[in-house]
Amino acid sequence: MDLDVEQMETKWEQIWKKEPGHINFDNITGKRLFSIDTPPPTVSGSLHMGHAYSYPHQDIIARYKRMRGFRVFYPFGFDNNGLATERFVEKELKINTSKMELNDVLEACKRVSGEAIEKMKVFFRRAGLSADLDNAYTTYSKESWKIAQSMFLDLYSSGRAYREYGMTVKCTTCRTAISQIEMEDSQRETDFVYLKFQSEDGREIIIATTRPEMLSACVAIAVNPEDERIKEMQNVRFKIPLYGEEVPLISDSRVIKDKGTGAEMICTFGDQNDYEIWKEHNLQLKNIIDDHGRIHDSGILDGMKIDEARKKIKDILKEKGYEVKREKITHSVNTHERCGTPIEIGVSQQWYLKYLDLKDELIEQGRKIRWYPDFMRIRYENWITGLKWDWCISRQRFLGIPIPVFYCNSCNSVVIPPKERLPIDPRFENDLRCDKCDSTDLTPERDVLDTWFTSSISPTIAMNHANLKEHYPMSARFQGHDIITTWAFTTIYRSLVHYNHIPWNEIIISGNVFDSKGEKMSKSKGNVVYPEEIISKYGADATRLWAVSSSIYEDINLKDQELVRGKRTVVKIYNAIKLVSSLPEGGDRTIYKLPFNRWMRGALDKTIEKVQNAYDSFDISKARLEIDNLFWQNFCDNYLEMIKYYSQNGTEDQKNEIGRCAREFAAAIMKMYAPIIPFITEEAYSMLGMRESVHSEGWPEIKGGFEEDYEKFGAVLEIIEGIRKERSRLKSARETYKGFTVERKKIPDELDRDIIKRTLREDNIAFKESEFEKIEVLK
RNA sequence: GGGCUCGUAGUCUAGUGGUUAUGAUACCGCCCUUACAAGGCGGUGGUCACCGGUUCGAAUCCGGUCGGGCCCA
Repeated sequence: MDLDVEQMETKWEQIWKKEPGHINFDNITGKRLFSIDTPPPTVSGSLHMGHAYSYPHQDIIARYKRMRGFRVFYPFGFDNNGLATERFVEKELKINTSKMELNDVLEACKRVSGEAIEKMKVFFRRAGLSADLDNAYTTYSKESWKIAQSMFLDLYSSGRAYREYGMTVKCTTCRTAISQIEMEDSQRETDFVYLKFQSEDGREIIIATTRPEMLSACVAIAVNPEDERIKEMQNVRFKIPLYGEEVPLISDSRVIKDKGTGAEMICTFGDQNDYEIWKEHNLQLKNIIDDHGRIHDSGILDGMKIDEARKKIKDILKEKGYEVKREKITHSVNTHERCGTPIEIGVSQQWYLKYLDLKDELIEQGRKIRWYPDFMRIRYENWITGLKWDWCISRQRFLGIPIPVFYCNSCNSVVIPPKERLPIDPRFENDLRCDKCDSTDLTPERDVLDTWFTSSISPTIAMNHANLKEHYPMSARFQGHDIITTWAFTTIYRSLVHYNHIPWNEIIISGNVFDSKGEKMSKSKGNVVYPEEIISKYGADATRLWAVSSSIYEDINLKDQELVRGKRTVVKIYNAIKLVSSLPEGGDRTIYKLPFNRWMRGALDKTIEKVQNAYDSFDISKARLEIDNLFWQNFCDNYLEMIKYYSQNGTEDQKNEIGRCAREFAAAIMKMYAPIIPFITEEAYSMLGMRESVHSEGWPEIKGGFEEDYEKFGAVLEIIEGIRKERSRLKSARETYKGFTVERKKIPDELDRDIIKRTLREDNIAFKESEFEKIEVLK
């Protein structure tokens, strides 16, 4: 082996960077468009193996479609807008953005995320992505601002975007409201505290709660309607322990009969269940937790953080005899996916996008899109069915696209900037007039938009960026199954409300990457493997081969085994091509006289058809499998062994035919491999003396007409295989036996017999016509 | 708790009703064959998670159980 994979791959990376002709979108015109909606990776520090797994999938299809004659629009973006990036910058610079001047925060974010993006680009180039990285967009550019804000205004004027004082899910660590899509369930251990409530006339009811610190916000006690107690104590009012206020006993089917004592206290707002019951029964509003997670209006607990308050009140309740018992339970808590903090429910002014009225239409839209695999659509539909609240899109953070509105202090109306003023940052550009009362006394909106508000219009941003607006929708979206309910869903929704159209014709779903034991990679477990390390150890081509080693929608474990196999494939290609490139060039392109050339051409035709079907249905792992089989078994193990003798000792005609055919077959195999392993196939192409890049070549054609020869030659292969088997069974060197006898119903003709002998390098093979088919060794 | 999904040699993987279940990797044996020993040829290794059903026939279809994953409650 004298192939330095890293050197070979970086060589081509440099060349393609200088001459991106074959992937330069603008150079290719007048063809059918295939556009790919790619996930803009979040700029939040390092890359992970998921990037090395899923990005090659899109790239493979992009490269394949180019070869099939499409004008491929393969844009690339970076998501540097929003909470994840802001938190990344905070960590990186060890700063607290809430204590800084807004301008300084934004400057810091711009600088740090800019550097991170450059590093990410280096990786994606090294991985062989043929996306338009030089012309990448970011979700935080002024261009993206303008689009996002303009689309926000459209939603406002159509009534889809509205501002409401209502229930908000908030994260007290990130100090912002969040939406249903950012919540995550987490199993937590906590105390389940049983508390005694008494009525004026001495009646008692015991409730169980995990949140005793919410006691002062208790506005009712609830039991299930089937609970006997509701009949007995219909109009009884109970006193809240410690606080003494009286609350009614109500019934609601959301209360689970056999959980705790079957009675629970309803607070504004302990959890979402509380909120729903609170709302339905028109209970009183008591807000006791502020945006920073501190308690107020609760006497002794005032000023404390939630955890602290919970501990404190448990002690007091026990001391004063209100606590009946306490048990440790593990229950699931809704948390913020970014930081793990249990979410709090509150009421505040937020901006929302209305979508609960569109459930049916959204499911309908999903069915107009082809899903690969189709069952992933069901997850999308289940998510929609379970939606409970409209989408809260305002965030109380700094880094994000500002919500482009002002509020008039004189007449209280919402003031909208004219579209030509976009992009606008109300926090800095407060110079508008109220269009109702002409006042200039305006309060700017300080909230920014949820990251997903921008991510969900990635097709629009990408198309606008390349002036391809009129080609909407895009052809295909590639994304992971873990974000069907976020990215796919929000994109389909936005496309429906803005354009009344699907965002793409097809969506291709990929799996997640786990470590070699099948466990999720995480820093705390210490099992994180970085894609840069894998690529430098095995090469980009081998890494891409790993990425297609099983169905792309399945979760995949990172196993050396597959990477080793990939690297061997790369080296094997190099060696096979070395042999082919030593054969004579030229020769008549129409001649396929030698039986092994006719057979190999037939095998090739069959495989080309299978491979293009696989690529066409985005079954990339199947495509790889088919090419591998052809290359290793047919081409290397048999065809190349067969041509060795004749390419040295054959007639001039035979030598020319072999040289030409072997090059033709090798080139076709390289073309089929090229989308998956762009580096070694380009190297192979140049070794074969081709001037063009393999990536600017068309898809190999199916010649046809070799089916019969392909079948017929099977008899020859069978004999070769049989003798190899016998030879192996002998377990000894060639000197210990004289030769073989082959008995067949029909003896192969002279040339075929010669091919068998030459391929096996056995001079003494006797062929006998017989009704039994057998092969024996001559000792 | 619900929805979807996966479970095939030590490991990874193909296979959606029809011979003896695919290939890789690991292991063992033979072969330094002039592209490749990171190779070639051969071999050992599987109650196709488990239980039941449909069928002439099930890894494959249906029901249930167990276990993993994702999403949701």
